[in-house]
Amino acid sequence: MSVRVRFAPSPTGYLHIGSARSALFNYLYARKVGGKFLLRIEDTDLARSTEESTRSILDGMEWLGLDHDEEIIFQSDNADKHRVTAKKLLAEGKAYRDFTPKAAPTDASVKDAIKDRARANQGEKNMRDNPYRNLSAQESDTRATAGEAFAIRLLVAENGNTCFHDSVYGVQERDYAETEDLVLLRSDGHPLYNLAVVCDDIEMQITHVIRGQDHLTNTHKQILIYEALGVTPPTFAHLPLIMAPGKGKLSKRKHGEIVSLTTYRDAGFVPAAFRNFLALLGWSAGEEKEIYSLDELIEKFSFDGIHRSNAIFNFKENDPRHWTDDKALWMNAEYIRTMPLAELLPMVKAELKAAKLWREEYDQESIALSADIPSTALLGADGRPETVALENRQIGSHSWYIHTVDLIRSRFFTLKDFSSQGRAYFSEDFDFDPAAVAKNLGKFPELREWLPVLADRFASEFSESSPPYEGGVAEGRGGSLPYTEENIETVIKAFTEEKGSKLGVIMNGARTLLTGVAVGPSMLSVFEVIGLERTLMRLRSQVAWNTVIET
RNA sequence: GUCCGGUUCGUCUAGGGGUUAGGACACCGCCCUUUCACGGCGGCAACACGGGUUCAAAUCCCGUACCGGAUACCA
Repeated sequence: MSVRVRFAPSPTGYLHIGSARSALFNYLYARKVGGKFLLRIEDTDLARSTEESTRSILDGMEWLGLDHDEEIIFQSDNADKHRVTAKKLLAEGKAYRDFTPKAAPTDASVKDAIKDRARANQGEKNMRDNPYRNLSAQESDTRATAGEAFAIRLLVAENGNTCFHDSVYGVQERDYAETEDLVLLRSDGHPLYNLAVVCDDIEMQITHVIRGQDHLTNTHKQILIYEALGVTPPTFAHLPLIMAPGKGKLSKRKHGEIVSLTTYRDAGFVPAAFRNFLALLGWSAGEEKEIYSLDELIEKFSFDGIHRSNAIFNFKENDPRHWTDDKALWMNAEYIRTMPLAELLPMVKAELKAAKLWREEYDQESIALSADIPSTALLGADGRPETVALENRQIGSHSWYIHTVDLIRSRFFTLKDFSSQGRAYFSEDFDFDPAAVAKNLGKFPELREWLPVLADRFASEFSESSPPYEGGVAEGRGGSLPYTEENIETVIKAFTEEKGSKLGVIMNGARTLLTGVAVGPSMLSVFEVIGLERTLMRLRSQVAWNTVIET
């Protein structure tokens, strides 16, 4: 029988990164063995389920590139079948009616109530002491016919145990005495989770159930249902949990957006990078290697590589530099600076569009490049993402945009950086980072006089500049030197010497005026990419200087 | 309480009787750019504790501690 796995989230909020990882592992396993990866929305909790969150889950999976097979199953559509199954078990004497009035819901901290009750029982509770357990079929029928409300509970045997081999946790045994006669059907006719899951998994012909370790005890209950139904249970593989720093639960309530997959999409993560990061949380191929393409993950995936211990998703609240797991951030930066340009370009385009920095002429250039680079060439021979060598791609002088993206990506952590840190490359309307201004301009007041002079020097030395931007003033082409890195270096060095200053001071001052920020690629490339005319304007501009805080 | 898991650098992890306990991130330093970064090199830093078994234990066994999960007419 071919493998069929499923991801079965309940649509009661956005896609949690823990769920996303479960989905990923299901996906990887299915793709590895050539099986089917199915999706089932467990929307039986009508009160909490929303269409919006179903949408969000679907979006999240699409973003991660986890395409599912076959039609999406909505569990609520199967409620009738679940009821039929419960009644069948009742008729067969494998379940019984419980006429105990439904307990008043303790809305205040349900978990604590359960805990308290369990503690009160001191572990001595007899799971078989339900008074209706041994009611005669006749009396049970009579009371039911009379209209008395009842729940249907599974009749769990007195002696014995449930046992299964978990692909991750090994042999799991549980004495029947530890398992109550679980409710299959609520007194209002609503099928409960364990019954619904088993029925659906049977109907969907699921062969492997891969889910969070928090379901380990549910598995024993579900096996009892499988046995009552006379169906062989699927193989189970439980995954370790993803915890918050301090080993606490990683919850929406306590940690907010950090646990939502969409946060990473919106924060400028490259899907492949986040997927890569997620795969390495609780799983390892046993190699000294961090970067894995999707194909490699599929190829290397195995249950043996999954841990039994929980992993901590490490982040520091209130620390912008470490707002999420450092490794995730690093991995994203790694992808941004090393992935094939042809794959990065569309993401940068989307980002620039969103920031209203996009220009149509950039597109012509992207297309020319994409055609030249097979998008399947994800990884180089050494297993690392391949960097595209622009020189070899016959990028003409018109490819300013692509050249610029390739240049500035080496210092970026997220796609957002292209429109924030990198804004000055694409627009005249950019801000100056106060820290950069203070460090590189504020400390060197002489630059206020010098940099415009440097601009004059440039104007008289250089001859040509043709970047695609608007608002440039066609002036000062008195010189004959082409505006290239080599020539810029010569001119600046001479200027620095003349002033008896240090190159670093001039360079960093210019960097701040030209880009608004303190970090970036080699300054010589920055001059070139910004172009002569914009360089002149920005070196002469007083805007940044006016933001220097006088001390 | 009971049941079930777990415990290797701060974090993700490799290793599963003999290793200088390896890698990655983070952090720190040096080098490279008469510049910030990127990059290169290096540093700091771990086998929870106690008993056993053994010539030899991070590794196997037992116990303790701590952490997590589960214990619903929730999913």
